[in-house]
Amino acid sequence: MVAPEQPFRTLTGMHDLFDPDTARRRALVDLFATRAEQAGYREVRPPLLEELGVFQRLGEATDVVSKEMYEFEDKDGRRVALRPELTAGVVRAFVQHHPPTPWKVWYAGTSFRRERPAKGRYRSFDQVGVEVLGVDDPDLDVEVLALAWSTVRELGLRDVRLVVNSLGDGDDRRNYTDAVAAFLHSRRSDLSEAAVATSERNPLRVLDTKRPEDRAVIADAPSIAEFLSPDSVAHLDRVREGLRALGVPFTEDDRLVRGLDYYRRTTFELVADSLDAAQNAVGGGGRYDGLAEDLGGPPTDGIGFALGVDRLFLACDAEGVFPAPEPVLDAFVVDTTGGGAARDLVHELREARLAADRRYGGGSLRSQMKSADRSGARWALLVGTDELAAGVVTVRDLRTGAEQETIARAELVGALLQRLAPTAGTGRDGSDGRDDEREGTRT
RNA sequence: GUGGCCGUAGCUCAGUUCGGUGAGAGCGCCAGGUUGUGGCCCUGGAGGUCGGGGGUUCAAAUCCCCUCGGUCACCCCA
Repeated sequence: MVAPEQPFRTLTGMHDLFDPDTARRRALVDLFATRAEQAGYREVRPPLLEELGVFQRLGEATDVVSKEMYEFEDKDGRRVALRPELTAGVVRAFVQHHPPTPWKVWYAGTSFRRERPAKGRYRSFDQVGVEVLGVDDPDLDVEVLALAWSTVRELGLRDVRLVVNSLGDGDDRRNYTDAVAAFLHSRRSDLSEAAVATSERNPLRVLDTKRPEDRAVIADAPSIAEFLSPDSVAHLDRVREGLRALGVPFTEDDRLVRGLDYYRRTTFELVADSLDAAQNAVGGGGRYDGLAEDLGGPPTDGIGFALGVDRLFLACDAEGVFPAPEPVLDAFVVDTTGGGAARDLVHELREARLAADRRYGGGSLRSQMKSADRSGARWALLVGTDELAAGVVTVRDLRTGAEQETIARAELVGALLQRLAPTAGTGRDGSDGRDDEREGTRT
């Protein structure tokens, strides 16, 4: 092995995450998981790697499929791809295992798209989301939208809007797409070159262009409302009614089409007005009633959404909400007698479920106290030659700077636990082991 | 994929215009001032392939070319 010419580093568009960010991310997933499980959803974790075909159902004409996937040939000669989103894999899992319906699942995980990175958009990104398969009832749409809305609200975000639309059922969508294509064709001389190109392979995508000159043309385009079947209209009406009943505010936008081909009927986005238009969609989702069938399963209704973690946090930063949780450390042991006392005491504290740390390599009392200060610990527990000889520990409260006290070594842990009792159970979290994948963004 | 801007210490950056005095500051880190006490203050110290490669030159962090990377915008996506 020859050393690299330059040190290794992360791939373009991929980032290492460290403490404040990782803690914040975990807090978000905990919050989301709690809400989802309270609503009857259970966690699902499809693999990061799937057969390429699973994702091609997102739409051959979409950039996600045509050029942004990390796809390659496995050593078996099989075409595989890193997932560019989670819905397709979840639906594939449904088709493969045919669990009883309704199947309500939530997830938190990483996906990959080989795009040029930009603010709030990276090649490796995290999303949290839910999917429900096997339910046609529009009241479920209401539940799902409400869950997305509540999550965003619980984060503390206020400058976020819920935007809703319906693309109609498969026939409605096809008819509408044809009408839009015809319209764009008739006005192609007024459209930008890029818009004309897009209109030829994916007409609906042109509807949410951000280019001003195209927007003017789009304003005259037919509305989906004119193409909805009576059933689709009834479905949408019931969704509206439900959202109003729940007090979930929303606006409607008949130009909201979303990027992937599988969407049917209800579609929605969460738009953060605190962010620039280029990255203001912090989440979105909708129905995908035909997807299970496309993946080889029985016709099954489906709906879901995903929230983009990176963008959600951009919005949180913009509004100054949902900061990373502070780490808690109860005690920092300072030992000037050689380290044995610190070694034993720290272990004993941890076994008693107290958060404890120490410094290695010795050092003067002063320097160890500095470490204790920086650690953010509530108490410094001092063991010097005097304490060691007397079988006691000096306890100093680093937050108040009040008088320090001497406690018998044998009674120390019990005394500290007692002191924490009034606030026990808050903020402390012994468990956990969210593992390999991180959590994350986007639909 | 296209374009703009940017890569100097762990971090934030000055120095680059008009090449030339020993590569700097703040923060952070380590140690000491205070030989048993953190935060404030003072002093000292460690730490740098000036992204990488090539070129021009007596001389390059500074000029030129290539390259890698970051960032932002567009495309696209969400």
